[in-house]
Amino acid sequence: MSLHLYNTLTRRKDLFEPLEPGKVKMYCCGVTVYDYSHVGHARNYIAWDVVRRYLLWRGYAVTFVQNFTDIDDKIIKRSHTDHLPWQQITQTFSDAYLEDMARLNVMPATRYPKATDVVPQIVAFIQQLIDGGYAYASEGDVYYAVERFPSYGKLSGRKLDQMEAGASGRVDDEATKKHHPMDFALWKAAKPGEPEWESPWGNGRPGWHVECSVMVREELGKTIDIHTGGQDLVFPHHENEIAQSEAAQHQPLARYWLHNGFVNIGGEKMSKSLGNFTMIRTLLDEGGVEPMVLRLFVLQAQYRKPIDFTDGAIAAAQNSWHTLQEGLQFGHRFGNALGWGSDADPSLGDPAAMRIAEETAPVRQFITAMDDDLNTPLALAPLFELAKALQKEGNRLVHEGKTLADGEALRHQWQTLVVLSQVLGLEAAADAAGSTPEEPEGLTDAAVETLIQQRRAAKQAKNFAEGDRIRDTLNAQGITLIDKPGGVTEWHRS
RNA sequence: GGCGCCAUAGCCAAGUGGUAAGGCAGAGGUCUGCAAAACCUCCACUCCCCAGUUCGAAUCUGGGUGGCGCCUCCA
Repeated sequence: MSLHLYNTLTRRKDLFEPLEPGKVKMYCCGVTVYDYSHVGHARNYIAWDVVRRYLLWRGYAVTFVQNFTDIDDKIIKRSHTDHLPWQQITQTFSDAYLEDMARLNVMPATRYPKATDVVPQIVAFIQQLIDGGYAYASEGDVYYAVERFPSYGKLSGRKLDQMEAGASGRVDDEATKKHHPMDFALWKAAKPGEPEWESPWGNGRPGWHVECSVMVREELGKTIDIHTGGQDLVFPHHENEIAQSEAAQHQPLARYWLHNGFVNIGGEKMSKSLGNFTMIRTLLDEGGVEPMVLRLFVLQAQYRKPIDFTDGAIAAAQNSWHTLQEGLQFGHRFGNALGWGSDADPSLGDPAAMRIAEETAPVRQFITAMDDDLNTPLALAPLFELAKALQKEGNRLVHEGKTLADGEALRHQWQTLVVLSQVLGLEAAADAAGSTPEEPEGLTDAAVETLIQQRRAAKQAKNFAEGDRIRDTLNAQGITLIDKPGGVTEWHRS
């Protein structure tokens, strides 16, 4: 089995074969930068980051282009309400987006084109559509004539006449300018106080949809391999992109159309308009949720399925992450003790340099799962099995000072875990639970030893209340006592 | 009204014809004055309901019920 991806266009899982062997061109529909990103966005971009990472790991050279739509009604509106230039709005939220994604360990795109950087190309593209008979100017606007494109609706599985019925009741101030209710704006005439660019049809700005058609062509060419976005972009956004690009170019815009499911709140889609969203930075900063926890939360469902965002789900992901994290830190904590030699082999600390055997069961399970339309919940199973096994051996080393397992076998297990986790973008800081912290604030080691001696004396005198009091005192300082047989008490800082 | 998706343990979630992965939570045991840590073990005769196809169905077909999405800006 090799990689199969669910293609919205064909409504089935298709074998993935790039146009050019070994190379993949991906275009990921980016955000409209008028506000901070929420958890729904996080899921979207994590999903495509995983697709990209998996393709890279499987040996493809991936060019990953993601746009910023930096001109649009909402940006203009926010500029007016905030009394700030629209350029400042888009700059602020583009920067914020990149910050959020970096924290979530989403790889930066190869390039981030902006709509406003390609306005002349957009104008030329629209002219090309007009010349081809696919678009018409109307009172300073330009509209795409959907009836001229016979396969309009092929992506979303709709028919023009059916949609007409649904649209008939709607009031639309553009209606009088359109030939057909489903026609959509390629160019919008500027109103006073709005940003504007020159065009043959008068000053104005690009409509939504057309900027993506143009940026795809400018950055990647006429036909690309993979085009991605949320399920809410299937119609109208991607349908319209197809109509524009394929009318202009007479060849497919993209071979594989991938769409992810929503993040829900109480069963309902998280969205700006419903007001039920949690921003990524709020969750991370005020909610104290580690970025990897959010990532794991997202990956515990297949990307096309809806997921419910609840406190309980985040708490469960938190616990799951700690298990995985301990496994990931195993090599850093115990590698030297197991005689792995950190300097001799650079692959010890650098996942990119690690070479793991692909014939082992965990790796095979992982690949089989990922090949089946990125089945990350299934792919996580072998990771947890590796992590738990390492966690157990780590505990044996801590508590018994030795392990019965073979050092080299552990090393291979650990490297497998690290590499596969990295394919999912799950990474633990090497030093987070590393060497013993040096003399922390609070009690010194000597003070702890003294208290333990006092507790031992109290216990021998059967004064258990005093013994428990000392234990509780230490516990409050983050020190856990472990009573071993023979009256020995070990301790560690948590 | 049109198109489409989903329903598996307390929770999350794999499994698309051969007898229920994994995670979280939970239970019992060893040890222990207690506790914690550690280790060991257990945790869906059943997959929303009804009928059908089949030697065999969570998986296929038909009919219900419940939930959701898109058709308007949206990842």
